[in-house]
Amino acid sequence: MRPNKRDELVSKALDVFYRDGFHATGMDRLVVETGVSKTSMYKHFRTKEELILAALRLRDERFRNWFCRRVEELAETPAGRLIAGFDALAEWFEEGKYRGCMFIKAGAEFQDADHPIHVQAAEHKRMLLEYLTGLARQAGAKDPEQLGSQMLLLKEGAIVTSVLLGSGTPAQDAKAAAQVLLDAALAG
Amino acid sequence: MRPNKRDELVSKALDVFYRDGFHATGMDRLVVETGVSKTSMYKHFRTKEELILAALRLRDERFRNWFCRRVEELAETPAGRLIAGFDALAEWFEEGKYRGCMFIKAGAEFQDADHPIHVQAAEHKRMLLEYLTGLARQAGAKDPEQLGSQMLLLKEGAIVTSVLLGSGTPAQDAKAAAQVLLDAALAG
DNA sequence: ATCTATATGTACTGATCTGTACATGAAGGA
DNA sequence: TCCTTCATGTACAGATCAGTACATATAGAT
Repeated sequence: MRPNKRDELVSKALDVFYRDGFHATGMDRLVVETGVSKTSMYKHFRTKEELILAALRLRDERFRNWFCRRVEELAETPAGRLIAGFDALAEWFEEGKYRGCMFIKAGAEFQDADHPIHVQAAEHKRMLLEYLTGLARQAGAKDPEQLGSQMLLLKEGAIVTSVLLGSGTPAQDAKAAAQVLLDAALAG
Repeated sequence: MRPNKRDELVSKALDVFYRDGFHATGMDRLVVETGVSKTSMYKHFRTKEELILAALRLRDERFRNWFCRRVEELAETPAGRLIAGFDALAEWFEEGKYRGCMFIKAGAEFQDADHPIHVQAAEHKRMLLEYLTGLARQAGAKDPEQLGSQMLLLKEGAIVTSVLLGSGTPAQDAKAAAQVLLDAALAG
């Protein structure tokens, strides 16, 4: 029961859940793919739900770290960073392993708003919203809550659209829209 | 094997799939809820996939009919109708049975882009995009493809956000954003 | 070397999954 | 009345689901 063994399991499970979905991925499958025995798996995680929650925590950590860092690399000013978020999105969409947003999918598979998995997926979005709203405030937007929310709408919309309409340029269209909204929010 | 019996089955299956998800809903459950025998169910639909596809077809028909009609009731001009789409969304979100977009969920549960269910979900979005792009063109937008795509982004984003962050005012924020984008697209 | 505690592998439980075999029912025609 | 035809209900097959019992292996301590 080495502590880093657990991390390995979570990381591998994350990959499989992201690729194939939650309900569609059985514990037997994860046991085979991780090479660990079923007993050990259930020593680390008492239930499948616990494993899913751990995978979502890791995903949240990785994604927000990557996104925020990339945004801060791409632009200096808060306003520039709001826009740069969509360049980061475009990079994400181009990754070979890209399969949409894990939290949207988690919310879709566990629809009950009280379900721990749904709650945790919502928490991820709430934190992203806070980040964007913070940038909007720093940028001096008239109504930072509204602008932050709108940036999030464009981001989520671009993700969904990129998944279902692979073609097109959702990240670019979202970026153009974001620029118009930002200009309007700063002009007033 | 009366033809309208089949429609009944599809309609009921649609409700259950929408409420509980695709993988999480077994055929046994549908057989119980529809009151039909398993043999009859499999006479009408050779596989569960075929039933899901039929349910999605019905959903597409119902949703697009409702959405387009509502938009045309709410406003007269193409520009007004682009905006009214977000009032229609807000009404939808308020429905007690609202559980997000069935096609986003279908795409999330059947991720392979070649999967028939994924393909059909994509088709729904493509048709909505065409509708919005058509309105943008009629409204005289500079770049109707881009404006239509942006309206779709806002719509999808509002749906996802309404599901995961029940609070907030995603439809209203999306409407405000749409107005700004529309004004910009007509001004040039 | 022996004892103890923990990690592991196998085999299993009972439930549920999609889909089918088969026997029964009812309706219509001669 | 008898025969054919089609819809139905039940019971089941074979696979897979989440989770567990239990026996063995391996490690460290004395």
